[in-house]
Amino acid sequence: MKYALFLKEKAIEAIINLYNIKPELDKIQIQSTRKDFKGDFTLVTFPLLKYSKKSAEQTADEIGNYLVDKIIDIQGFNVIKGFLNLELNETYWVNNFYEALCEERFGITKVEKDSKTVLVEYSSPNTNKPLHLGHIRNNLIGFSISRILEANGKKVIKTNIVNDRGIHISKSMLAWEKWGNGQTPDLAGIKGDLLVGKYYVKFDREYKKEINELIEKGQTKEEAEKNAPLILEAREMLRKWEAGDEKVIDLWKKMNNWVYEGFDITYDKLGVDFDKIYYESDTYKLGKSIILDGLKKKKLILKDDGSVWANLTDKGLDEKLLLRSDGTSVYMTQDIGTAYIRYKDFKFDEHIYVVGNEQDYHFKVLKIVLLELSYKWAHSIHHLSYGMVELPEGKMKSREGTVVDADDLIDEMIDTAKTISAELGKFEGYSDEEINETINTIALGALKYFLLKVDPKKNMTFNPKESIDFNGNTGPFIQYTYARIQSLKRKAEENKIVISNDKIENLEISEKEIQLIKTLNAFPNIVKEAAEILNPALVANYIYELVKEFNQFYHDFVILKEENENLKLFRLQISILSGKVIKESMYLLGINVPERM
RNA sequence: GGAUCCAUAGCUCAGCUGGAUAGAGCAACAGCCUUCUAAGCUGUAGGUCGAAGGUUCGAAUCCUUCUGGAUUCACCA
Repeated sequence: MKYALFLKEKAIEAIINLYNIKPELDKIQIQSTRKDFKGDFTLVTFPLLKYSKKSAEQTADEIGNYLVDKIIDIQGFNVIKGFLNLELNETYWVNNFYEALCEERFGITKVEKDSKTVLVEYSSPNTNKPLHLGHIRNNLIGFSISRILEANGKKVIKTNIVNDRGIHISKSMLAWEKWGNGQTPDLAGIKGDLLVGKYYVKFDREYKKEINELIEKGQTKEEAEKNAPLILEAREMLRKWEAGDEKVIDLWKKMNNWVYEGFDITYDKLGVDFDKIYYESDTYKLGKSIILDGLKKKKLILKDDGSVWANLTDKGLDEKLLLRSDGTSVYMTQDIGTAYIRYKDFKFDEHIYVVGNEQDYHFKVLKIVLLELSYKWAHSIHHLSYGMVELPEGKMKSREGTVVDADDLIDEMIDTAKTISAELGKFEGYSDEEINETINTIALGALKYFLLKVDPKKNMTFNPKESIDFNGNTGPFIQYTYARIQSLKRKAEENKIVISNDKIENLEISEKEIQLIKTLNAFPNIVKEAAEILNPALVANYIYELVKEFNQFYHDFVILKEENENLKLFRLQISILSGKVIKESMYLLGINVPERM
C-alpha cells in the first residue's frame, strides 16, 4: 500500500533525527492496525530499540510525537506494549473515499496497448468422459485468475488444450464400435460427452473381466493387463489413428464432436470461455519434430531401443522420456509442441498453466526441458498448481461411480436455489424469465463462491449430502447484499433523490462509516495482491469482509429515512461505492450479481 | 524407498513477508421483523494451532525430528 510506504520513509527520517542513526530497512515494520485497537497503521518498535537504547514505550512515544508533528494526516497515536498505533484523521479517509467514488472502475487498471501479454491455460479436458467437480474448480480458478490479471492491466489470452487423442479416446471408440449398436446422443437423449463417457466405463468393465480371466489362467496381473485382447485392440486402433486410417479417423471425429457439443453446454452453464483453443491432435507432431531437432543438436539422448530422453540428473531430477521407442509421442511431447506454438502465436510475457497439483513434477520437467532446448521464453512458464476436491470418503473415483458430475451438480444447485427461494417467499411480482435468471445467478453464485473462497493450492472437501449453504460466508449472502443496495438506489430514484459524486462537507461521521470507508479503500490493493500470488480466494475473503460490514451499517443506520439531508446523501454514496466494489469483486470471481432477490 | 505438499473449534475454511488477547461461517443455544429486502443483525458456547525440540525480544507462521494423510517418481494422460 502506498501510504504504508510513505510512513516507512517518514519513520526512517524520524529515527535518523531522533537517534542519529540510519536504521536497516527491514527493521521498519509498518502494518495495518488490528481491528480491536484504535488506529490505522502500526509501527512495531521492538526491532528499533537497539537504535533508541530506550524502552519500547518510550521509543514509540518519541517516534509517535515526531510523526504527528510532521505529517498532517496523522491526528494522534497510542502506544500499547511497544506497538505504535498511528491514527489518521477523518479528512484523509473521506478524501480517499471521494477519489474512489469518482473513479470509473475503482481498483481496476486498464489494459493498454503496450501491456504485458499473459496466457492462461485452464480446463484441459480429455475427450473421453464428461467434466466433473474437479474440472469445475479448475475452470473457475482459471477464469477468475484471467479476470484478476486483466484487472491488473495485463493482456490476457484465455486458452485451453483439448486432449483429444491417445489411448483413452481409443478405448471409448472401441467400446462404442463393439457395443454401441449405432447409438448417438440424439437417439439416447443424453449429452454427447456423457454418452462417450459411458463407453469408456464399459470398456473398463469388460477389460477388467478379461484381465481376471487371464489371471485365472495363470498369468500375472502385469501380463494380463498387457495381453488382454481388448487393450490390444485399442492399441491397434491408436496405431491406425496415427497412421491416418480413414475409418478410424471418421469415428474419432464423430465421437469427439459429440463430446465438444456436450462440453460447450457445460462451459456455457458455468459461464467460462476461451480466446483460443488448441488441440493435442494438432500439436503433438510439432512436439515430436522439436524433440528430434533437439536430438540432432545433441541436447537430448537417444537410447539403444530408439526412445528419446532428456537427462535431468544434474538438476536433481531423473531422466525423462520424450518419445517412445516406437516413435509415438507421450504427454510431454504434446505439451512441448503446444507451448512452442503458443509462443509463436502470442509472444507471451507470461504463461500460466492452471493444472492440478498431481502434475507438479510434470511441469517442473516441462520447463527444464524447454530451457534445455534453449527456449528462453520458458522462464515465463508458471504452473498454478491447485489442490484436489475430495469427497468425505476421500478421492473421487470414476470407476467406483463416486465422481460428482459437473452438469448434475449445477442442476442440483439450481434445484436447491429454487426450493430455498420458494420457501422464503421471494419472487412475488417477478416474471418467469426474471425468476429463472435470478435462480440461475444465485445457484451458480453459491457454487462458484464455495469453490473459489478456498486457497487454490489447498485440497478441499466437498460434501454432496450437505448441499452448499446460502447463508453466512456464501455467494448468495454477498449477492443479497448487492440486491439490497440496488433496492436502495431504486427507492432513492423513486423519491427523486439525485445521488451525485460531489463531496459533502460538514458531516458528523460515525465509527462504522469510517470503518466501511477504510475497507472500501483496501480494494485496489487486494486486486493487486490477488494477481501477485494468483489467488482468487483473497478477493472472496475481502468481499465477505466488506459485505459483513455493509450489512452491519445497513442494520444500524437509517439511510433513506435519515432526516439530515447531507447525511442521507453521504450514506447513499457509501452504499453506491459498496455496491460497485461488490459487483467488481464478484466479477473478478466470475460471479454475477442480481438486481433483486 | 526418494521428492513435493498438507495438518488451525464438532464440520468447512481465514490467518499477508514471524508481532498485540488465534478469526469467520455452518451446526448448537439465546435474542431482534408496525421502520430502507430477516438469504439479514446481535449475543453465548466451542482451541495445549498434529507432537516434541530449537532459533528469536516475540512462533500457528522459520529450522530439525517424529506421527498421520495426499500426490508423484510410468514407453499413462
